[in-house]
Amino acid sequence: MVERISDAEHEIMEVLWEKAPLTATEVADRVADAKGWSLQTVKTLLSRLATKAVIGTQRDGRRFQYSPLVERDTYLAGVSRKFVDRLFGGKVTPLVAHLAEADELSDDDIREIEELLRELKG
Amino acid sequence: MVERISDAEHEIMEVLWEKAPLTATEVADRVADAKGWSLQTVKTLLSRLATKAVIGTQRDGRRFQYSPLVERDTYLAGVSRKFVDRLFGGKVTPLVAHLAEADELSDDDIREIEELLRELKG
DNA sequence: TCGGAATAACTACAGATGTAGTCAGTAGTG
DNA sequence: CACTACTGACTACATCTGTAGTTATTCCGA
Repeated sequence: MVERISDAEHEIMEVLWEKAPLTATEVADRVADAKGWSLQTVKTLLSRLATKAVIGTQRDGRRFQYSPLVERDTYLAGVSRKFVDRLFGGKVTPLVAHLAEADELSDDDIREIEELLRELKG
Repeated sequence: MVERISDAEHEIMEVLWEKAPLTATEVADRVADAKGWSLQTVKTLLSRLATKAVIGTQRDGRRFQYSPLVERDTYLAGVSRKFVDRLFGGKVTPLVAHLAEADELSDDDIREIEELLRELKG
């Protein structure tokens, strides 16, 4: 079971999933544009993630290198499951139905998904 | 924009979406099995939801009747959007792809979704 | 070698959340 | 009419979250 990751923490994880290991400063640089957090904030988030054992640290002289200990797919699987369980009774079909009805699905999306399903069966 | 609804609050909303209006005691009875919350807890959650204007109250003698002010579909739409945006870059196809790869989709699910998509195009 | 810059560790603090307890008023019952 | 039980209103409190500030140490450059 992967510990709960908050929104802000998730932002940090995305950075580390894209490239790792990184130092705190490097992570801060990479989220700076999007979120405008201070270096201190990023460090707090990193240390919270480390406490949760979602990322690992490796000493590199006076600083740390941070790397994910949980794969993005594993995390996504957990979160998606919770989401579908909570809101759609655990069934994916109602989710797709909902997205479709809410006009979240373009014609292109529909075609893409059909293609995907075809491959799944093949 | 619908105010953020917490997990516990959402549980209450599901009850009210299923049947409304209900008094606090009635809501408490209906969540009792699932969650085992005290009546006080349910009342707190109801009042927080009322403050957020997600549910409305109607006096009925010395007590209140509570009803949703936000439709389930509206709420689902908002939450689904946030979810897909945050985790799948706003694209539904990767979500479906992920669910499929993570074996969250049974053959029956796939057939159901294909059927659904056929209807959408029709 | 000395001082400034970088870095981790610790501390801070307000708002949200989960989970109630207490108080005061009111309505129905004997 | 007096009491008790139900009900809303207010209060409580630990934990999580977002967003830093402060401190102590250490390394590098002048």
